[in-house]
Amino acid sequence: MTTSTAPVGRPRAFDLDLALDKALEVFWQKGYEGASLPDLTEAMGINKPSLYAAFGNKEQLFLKAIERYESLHANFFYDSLNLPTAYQVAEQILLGAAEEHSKTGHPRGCLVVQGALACSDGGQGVRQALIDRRRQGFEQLAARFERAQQEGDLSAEQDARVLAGYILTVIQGMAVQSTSCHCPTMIEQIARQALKAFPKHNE
Amino acid sequence: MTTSTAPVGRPRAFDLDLALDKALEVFWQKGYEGASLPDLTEAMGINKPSLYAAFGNKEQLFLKAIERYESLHANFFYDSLNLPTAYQVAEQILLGAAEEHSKTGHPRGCLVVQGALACSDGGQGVRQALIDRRRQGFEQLAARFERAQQEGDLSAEQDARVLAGYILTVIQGMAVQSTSCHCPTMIEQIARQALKAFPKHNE
DNA sequence: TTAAATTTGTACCAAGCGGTAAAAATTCAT
DNA sequence: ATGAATTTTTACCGCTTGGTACAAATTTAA
Repeated sequence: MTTSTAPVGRPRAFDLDLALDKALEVFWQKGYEGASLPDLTEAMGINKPSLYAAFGNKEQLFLKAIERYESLHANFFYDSLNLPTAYQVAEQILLGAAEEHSKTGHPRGCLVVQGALACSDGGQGVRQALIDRRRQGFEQLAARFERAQQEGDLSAEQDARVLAGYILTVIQGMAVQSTSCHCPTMIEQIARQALKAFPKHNE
Repeated sequence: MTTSTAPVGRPRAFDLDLALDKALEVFWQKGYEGASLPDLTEAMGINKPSLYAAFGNKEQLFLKAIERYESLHANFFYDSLNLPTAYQVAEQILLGAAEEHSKTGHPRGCLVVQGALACSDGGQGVRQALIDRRRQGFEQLAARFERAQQEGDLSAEQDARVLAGYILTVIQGMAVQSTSCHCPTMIEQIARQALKAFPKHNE
């Protein structure tokens, strides 16, 4: 009979998720290459060997930070895919992004955009990982709009992939804006303006 | 009588503008912090003391690269401001950006966006410089749309600053997209989609 | 021909980078 | 108590970073 018992050895003196949250914040603010190991360990309250034992290395830590970022701050996107109509999906993504960027208590902008947009040769791995994430979001949204066309709530005259690309372009542009624009109402107005280009039900 | 004569001393063995173009290309591809001094000197075909004598330091070189970038690759934006109507301005900016991103022979994306979007403490100077550039573009476009309202070709019901923010958000999003999306027709279709949200003449 | 001025190439600097070896500390199982 | 297992701490590694000192080379002016 296997019973879950406390593991042998000296117990870890810090909380894994809390440390990951702190690392996420540093990466979010400074990007993958801009965040140094001392930056990370200081924010996480641990020292380098603990970081490497717990997370592998800097790149793996970053990848785990991305996962945590998406589960904490990009759920408005994935949740929206379950809404009944394409227009509602687009609306929730645009307004959800605006709302997310208006929140305080965390760095500005979007980790998936600014984490490694342009970087040295050593950062191409994480840069590609972020590209893949953005691409994945695009494909999911495009598939959702294609489904809307099959279901009849989005006209077959529309190009589902262009609409998906348009929505993603806008929220990525909002991410760039929000790194410097400290006016949340402006961001929301921009989102509403962008929504005007999206076809209404059966349009 | 002052005659322009060749300066005394050993003459510079490279062309300033050509070297700056090469530096621009490296910064464009790798960003400010991702571009190392060896990256730059190798591309420029000079060695470090020559670079420092000619351009000051890495940061000043980057700032000069930005100026050159704007004069070479962002003229579609500034030229558009002279078009007769707000709608034409918006159209040329969106389609001009799409066309710019479809060009080959230079790195992808936009230097003013990806040059220093998130970086270490040492890069905050150039990060702020890029923020100022983007802000400047926004203010010019907003002023142009306000002028259009005074001239009567854009309805006073519209919010000129929101429209300007919307256009800039879209082209900055296109810049993010184009770092990874290699489909120029898609980018143009997205630009045309975005244009649908812009009010037509007197609307 | 010589002196002043400027650029070039080489060689170097201190500081920071990501990453790790090794021993001390702390826990559980026997 | 003792030993095995794990984490922590400290100290260090080789490499790269942005930047520079210095002397050799090349030019014009006197």
